[in-house]
Amino acid sequence: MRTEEVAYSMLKLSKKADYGLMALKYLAEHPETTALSAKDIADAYGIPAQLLAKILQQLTRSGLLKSHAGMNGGYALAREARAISAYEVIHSIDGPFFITSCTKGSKGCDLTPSCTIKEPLARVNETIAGVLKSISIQDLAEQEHPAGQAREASPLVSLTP
Amino acid sequence: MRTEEVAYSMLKLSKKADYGLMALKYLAEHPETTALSAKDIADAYGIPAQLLAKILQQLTRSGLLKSHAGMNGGYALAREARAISAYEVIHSIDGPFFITSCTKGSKGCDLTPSCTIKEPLARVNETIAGVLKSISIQDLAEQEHPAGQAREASPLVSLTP
DNA sequence: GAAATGCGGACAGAATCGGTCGTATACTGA
DNA sequence: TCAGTATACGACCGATTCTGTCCGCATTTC
Repeated sequence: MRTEEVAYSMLKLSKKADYGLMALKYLAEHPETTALSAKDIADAYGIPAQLLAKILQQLTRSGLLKSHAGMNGGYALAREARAISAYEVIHSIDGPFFITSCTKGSKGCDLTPSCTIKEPLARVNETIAGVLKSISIQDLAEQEHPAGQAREASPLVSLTP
Repeated sequence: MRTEEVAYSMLKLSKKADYGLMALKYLAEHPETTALSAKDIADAYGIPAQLLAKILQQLTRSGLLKSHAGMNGGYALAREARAISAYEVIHSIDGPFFITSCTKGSKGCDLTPSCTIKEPLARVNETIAGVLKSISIQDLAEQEHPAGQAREASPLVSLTP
């Protein structure tokens, strides 16, 4: 019963990517433990355990996590948190993203015969990817100040190729 | 009958936003005409005319276009192409976008109680918005080189708030 | 008045997303 | 050895969203 329909929002991360980032961050915040199960992490955030499990499995396939079955098993970061970028996580879960429907990646432009828009917008893509690559899981874990400013924590891109 | 299902891709513009950008670009490329109908533009690109019409109506409501009914009516840019940014177009069609499911915009975090991820990622948002604001319709219309480089055409962001 | 055009709501089909279930597999520890 | 815990993975379903169409109405020109 919304009067205004607030906003669908474009360029939005999927919930799965959100969950994945949250889970990685959680792992980064608990380096003392050898492994945390999917259920542990899911309970910590109140997100569906089975869904998170699938996400963590995907991240394991991508080499961002190491998994270990059996009792006291679970997941652990495959590398140190500083060496895992938000880009890798998102890319692993949501696949390669490009801001236009068709980029010149695989097969040129299937539909829309004149993709004139896309070439200039491809640079936007590079920018977004650059920013996401510059943010590490460690950055996410550090910025824990509830309402703080925490500027200058994440090294941002310098867009001069 | 795809064997691989290439990639859903996240952070993707909707087709409507694509169409809108293409239409604005087309209008920018034909400044001599007083107005172009939705059907004219749709035919030029081979996109559904009625769908494009609704998109152009939305852009008109947002003040990016001027419309004129009746014979020889149609749409024209409300401002010069240099003064209309890709951001405005996308924002008008797809609504405000934010990279995370819940930003601290309207009501904080409905679901996921601990939105720890989001604050650092909000800066990514600003970056994306900045890039899109720095690209004008004029930029899109100029970069017509079929396979050219055209570097340095679009002024990119300097991320130092 | 007729034709062309924009305006806007309703609606349908398709695709995608979020989430669940069931089963198989692997490891641990008693 | 065996039971319990945990990952691995495919199938499936409901809800939402996106794309696109249809219809009637308003506005302008000829």
